[in-house]
Amino acid sequence: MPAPPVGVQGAGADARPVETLSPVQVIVLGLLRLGGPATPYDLKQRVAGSVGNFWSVPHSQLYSEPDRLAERGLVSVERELGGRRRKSFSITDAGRQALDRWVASPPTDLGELRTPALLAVFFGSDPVEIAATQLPLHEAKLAEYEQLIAAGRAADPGAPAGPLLTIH
Amino acid sequence: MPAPPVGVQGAGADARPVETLSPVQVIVLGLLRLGGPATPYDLKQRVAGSVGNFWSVPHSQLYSEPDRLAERGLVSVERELGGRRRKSFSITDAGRQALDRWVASPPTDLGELRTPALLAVFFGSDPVEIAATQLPLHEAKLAEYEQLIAAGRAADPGAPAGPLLTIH
DNA sequence: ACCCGATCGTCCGAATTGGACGGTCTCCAC
DNA sequence: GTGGAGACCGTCCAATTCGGACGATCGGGT
Repeated sequence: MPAPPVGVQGAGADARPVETLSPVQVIVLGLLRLGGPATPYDLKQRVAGSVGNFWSVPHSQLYSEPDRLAERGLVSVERELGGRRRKSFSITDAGRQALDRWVASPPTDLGELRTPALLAVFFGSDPVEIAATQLPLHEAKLAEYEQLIAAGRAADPGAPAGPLLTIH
Repeated sequence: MPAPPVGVQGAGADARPVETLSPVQVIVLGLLRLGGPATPYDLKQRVAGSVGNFWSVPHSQLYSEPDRLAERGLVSVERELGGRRRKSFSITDAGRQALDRWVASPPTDLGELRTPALLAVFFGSDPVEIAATQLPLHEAKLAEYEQLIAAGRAADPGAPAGPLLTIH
């Protein structure tokens, strides 16, 4: 396809009314909905205990993104007056809708598998050896997962199944 | 700004003289070794046809990294005089050694699986539906892979198996 | 010779990263 | 109680990384 340099922006029918969500924003909204109001620090822990397993988020992002979402009205803020002056974020109805919309039609690309181990194999490491060193790590993860599943089941049989499904 | 704010906890005997390689650098070195000398543009194509499937590299990096590697003596440069004045890079013995060293003891962490689809399932999408839309994409990839395998086998039965192995 | 689309190289603004740093809080020894 | 010590928690910033705009060059068709 002879794609021209394409300098100019959309002369299209309309600008971009649809608020697209970045993956990190989806995570923030989703975690707020699943676990209720939270401070950035709380979010950090929630991420570590859930999506962090396959999608890490630098903690500084968990301090800046919620503010950005607040400007869009997708979350609301409440700030402590004294002490640490921390902010607590809650998802708004608008936020829930935006999240639902994203979930209803997520990006259709198939992501990446950024595993150093794969790189190593690709460039000549002994696959068996790599597998051997990777194995304990995966086993550790697996143990974690099983704990999560147990905990999840005990907690609430009627809860959304998504989080557990992603474990496989 | 007084002293270097370096964290330092290795009070250990030695600093870090070992040249560590970033993943991108590994890719550049590896591709140079596999396919011989190349210009950044060549590298771009090689990436697209191989590791790019699970580890994308923005093309601007393929223009800057080789230069950095050249400063370290891991690759050598030769520049066209006329015309596009393009640079052709070749891996040096030092580069080969550095690569071998990295391959011998790659980072031991287990990477990430940054798939938007997983996120969607996690936060409530219908897994079946997601699977349905993902399927054709994976099938397309699969077809590509099979072609690669066929091509690879035809080309050179004695060639390094790594690249094909990563396909699974 | 000139043009046109495809190929190729460089640059730069914007977004991400990860960590340093400093301010709070909790809890234990006294 | 009270004074730390060490764990929490929030903010800031330098350094990459990212991706795309933009120009320059090529090849081949007329």
